[in-house]
Amino acid sequence: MPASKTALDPARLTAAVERLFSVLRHGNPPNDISLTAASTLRRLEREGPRRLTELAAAEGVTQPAMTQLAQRLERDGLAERTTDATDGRVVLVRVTQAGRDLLARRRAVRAEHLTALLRDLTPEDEALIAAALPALERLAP
Amino acid sequence: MPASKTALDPARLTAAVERLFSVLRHGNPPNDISLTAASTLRRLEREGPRRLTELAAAEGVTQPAMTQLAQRLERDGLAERTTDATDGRVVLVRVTQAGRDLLARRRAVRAEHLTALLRDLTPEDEALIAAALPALERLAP
DNA sequence: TATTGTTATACTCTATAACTATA
DNA sequence: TATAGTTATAGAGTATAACAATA
Repeated sequence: MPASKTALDPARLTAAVERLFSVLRHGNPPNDISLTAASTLRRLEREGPRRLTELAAAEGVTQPAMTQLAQRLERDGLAERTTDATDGRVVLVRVTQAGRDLLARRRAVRAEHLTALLRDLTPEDEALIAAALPALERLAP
Repeated sequence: MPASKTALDPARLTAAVERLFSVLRHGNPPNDISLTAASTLRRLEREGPRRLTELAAAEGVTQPAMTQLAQRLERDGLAERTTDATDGRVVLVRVTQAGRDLLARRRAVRAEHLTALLRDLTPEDEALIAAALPALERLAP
């Protein structure tokens, strides 16, 4: 049974993703950090210490924006900035334990919120989403 | 065959939605309006003219924030503000044709971007996502 | 001279507190 | 007095342009 006619409407999927994101976002803890801040911390946790330029490119922001974000993260104790021993120009950013703790707390809150949403769904709907999850992950790796 | 064990990991779904949203967002047209601005315009298009207080509550921002957003939208020609005839305190906001045009353009760009992403997916993956789409819509109505 | 990062400046977007106008 | 909205002020977050330090 070839899936030649999938009838997946991009506009509909886009709208669903946006609404889902919005719902998840409103379930955030108060005084939550920004999207870019969270994404940068996650990246540092996942990939280890990284350079400013590298982070700016990866997060799709300018170098000055990343400079300031790193300064805020450092001020809030979520990340540290060190200089590279072999190249005096380079600034390395790394996540602190407090940063890791914040990410863990954030994940727990969001998971709880999503779990509450899932309770209103039928087991069939939940199974369909579970089945599509790997495909969604491949769509945005 | 009851779906009692769906094994849907909330953290994984949250992460997938966030990454997907981020990817979709980076495919936005340059000088794109903000999340709240877009959401507010969509609401006005969908529900018709609304009051400031109502919009602020619906979008999850404060009244002053919505006042300023409405002023920016008006300045940019995307919305209009009128006073209610029966209650002099009330400000009604409505989307303009330029606002509708912008929403349509935005949808087209995003759909194109998503379509490009979908080209890298197998038909099976696309079918799985298509099958889960109604469930995702029910998850965040 | 090229690369890495910072500083200067300006704008959007948001919040809280204080205010004005209408009911 | 209560409600609807605005203004004042402060801070996060972003961009571009100009700058400093290192290679």
